[in-house]
Amino acid sequence: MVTIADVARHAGVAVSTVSYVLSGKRTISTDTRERVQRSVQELGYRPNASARALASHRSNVLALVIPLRTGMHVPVMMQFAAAVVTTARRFDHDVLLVTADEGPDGLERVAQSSLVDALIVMDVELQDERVPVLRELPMPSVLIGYPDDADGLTCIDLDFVAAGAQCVDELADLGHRSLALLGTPSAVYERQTGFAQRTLTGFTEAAERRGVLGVETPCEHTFDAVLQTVEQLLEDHPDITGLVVQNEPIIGPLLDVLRRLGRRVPEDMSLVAICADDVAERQVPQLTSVTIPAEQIGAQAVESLITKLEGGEAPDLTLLPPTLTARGSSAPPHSRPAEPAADR
Amino acid sequence: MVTIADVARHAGVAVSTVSYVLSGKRTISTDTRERVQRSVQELGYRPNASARALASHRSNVLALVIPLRTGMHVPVMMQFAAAVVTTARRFDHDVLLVTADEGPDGLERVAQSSLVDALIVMDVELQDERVPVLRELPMPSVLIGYPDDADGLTCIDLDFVAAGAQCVDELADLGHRSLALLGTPSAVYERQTGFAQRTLTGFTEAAERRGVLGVETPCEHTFDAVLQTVEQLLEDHPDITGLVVQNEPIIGPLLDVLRRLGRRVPEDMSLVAICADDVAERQVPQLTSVTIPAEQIGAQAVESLITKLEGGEAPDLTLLPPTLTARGSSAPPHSRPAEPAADR
DNA sequence: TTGAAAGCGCTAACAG
DNA sequence: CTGTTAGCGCTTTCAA
Repeated sequence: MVTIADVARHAGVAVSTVSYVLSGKRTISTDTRERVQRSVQELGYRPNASARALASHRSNVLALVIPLRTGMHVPVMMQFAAAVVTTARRFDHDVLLVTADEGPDGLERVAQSSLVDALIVMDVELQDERVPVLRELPMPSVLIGYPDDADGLTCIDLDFVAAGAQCVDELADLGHRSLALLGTPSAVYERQTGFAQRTLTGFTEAAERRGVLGVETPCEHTFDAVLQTVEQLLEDHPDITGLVVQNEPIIGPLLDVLRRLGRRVPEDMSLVAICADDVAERQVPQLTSVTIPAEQIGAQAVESLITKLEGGEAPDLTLLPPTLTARGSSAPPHSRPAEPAADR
Repeated sequence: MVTIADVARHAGVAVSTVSYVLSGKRTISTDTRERVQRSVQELGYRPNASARALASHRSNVLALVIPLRTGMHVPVMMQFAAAVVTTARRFDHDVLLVTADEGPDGLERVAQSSLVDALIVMDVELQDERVPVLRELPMPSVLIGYPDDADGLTCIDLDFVAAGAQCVDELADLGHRSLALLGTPSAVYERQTGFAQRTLTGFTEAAERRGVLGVETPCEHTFDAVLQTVEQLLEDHPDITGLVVQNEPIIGPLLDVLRRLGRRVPEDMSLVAICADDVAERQVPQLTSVTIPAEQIGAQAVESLITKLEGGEAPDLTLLPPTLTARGSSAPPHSRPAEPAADR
């Protein structure tokens, strides 16, 4: 293994000089700098990460705490992770994968052993037991999602209240008077997951504001559950013509169920989803949707963290405004097919 | 920050004694051991990871190299990752997430800086440019998948040749004489990805062995592509009654397309998929499938790596035998509906 | 503009 | 069974 001493000897300079050439923390004459750089090249020198971390009190590693087991929106998680890793690399950092299964102890473990310099925590609940731990930790953190009490924390999230409202407005603007929110499985609400609760809030408030009916039901991930939920819904409220869906895995089954029940989309039933764009575009018909800007959130989380690591300030709460893209699944109620082969 | 010296002082012993109590690498009298453990507790001591790594030449971190961008089978990837992290934790290791985007340089970076002790590389191509790098790296690695030349490497994978053959056998046993393999997007074949190539080989050989027609076509992920591919297929080979699918994202659309074309599953068309069990079970009808044992592969990869880190030997190539589970999507050709409400 | 050297916190000989 | 101590490879003062 090539050490910094080897490089120093090869270049005929002091160890500290090599260090400073590499870090750029003090000015070096062009001559020596080039000599050192040549030696680094020739010897194939790579600084030892542990030694560097021990001396500098910086590991250049970020922890990403992610729910790997719970069958949460897997593709969205993956998009987050990809954005986090890519952005971290841009700032010369690596990412340590920590499962949410480890709970609060996991955070303490990686933080207090100085394995990482900072943490990104995903899938935050309204009353999250990790939040008090994060507050006490001697390093910065960013939450994706935000708890009821976000004091002293940096949180980033899509504005799900506004997203829920925007879906209602879109459908109400089209003339729909009776809407339903097909939500996440009930376990997610019981866990008091922020995004689910807040979407519901936005949906309900907007329905009231617009003077339209807004009913709400959770929905499990199996086909049978979707079938039963929708049948029950239409039996209880036969006049429903607009559906807001916040439950990625059931989107396929839902379209199937509507077809079986003889409800054409969008002629008989309009659909607005809250999901990743590529999921919306893959359906037939393509879905009008509010996108979940996973890339943007992930990148922003890393950027805030790096800012904090450098002693800067990051905003307490960043709520990204939702964007609705109208596609083929929403139309005025009881509309006629536009063309003969109407469902494509 | 509490250091090992603080603990030693508090317990009235030498630092080495504390170190040995923690590592268990030499026998300590019950008395001092308990005294040290009490001090560790009281002071809330956590060993510093960098210092430990620097002194012991072991970071206790594994690199997981994963394709985060390419729209590959995302849920399967996630299952792998979960199994890897969980198993690594059982052996007191952490996992560093490295994107395949970084290429061979990424491997060298994390390995030669001693950031990690070992590597797990997913999604290996037949001619993978990372393979020669892995061979030269001064640390163990395990590949998930295997290249053409796997000499001197440790590889773990599902036996996709056998999987392809097993699908053919299942359908041939049911009496089907004309089969098609609906494969991955053509880009995956062009990249010479091992699993796709080998499934094709197994499919083709088995079809020949059984004396049945076995045609093969790649398929992109959009609905239109599925529709067009299937229409073309049935036009070219109207007598096809059995489909083998190795392309998770198109499973939903495919069922949709068959319905539109008036082909009932399994009465008019039998389906056998190669995919995760939960995906197969979520469809209507549930799919007969060969499962991808992601958990098992991920756990096995970590175990092999730990064995090698401890100086042991791991088998060069572990090919897990495929398991086919018969569900509702396969039946003898031109079968009659079993019940009135037959498609559930 | 550069060099010398004192740590960073821990492990693992070596010594008893 | 336990203690002493020399590193591990780097960063960063302090001094020139």
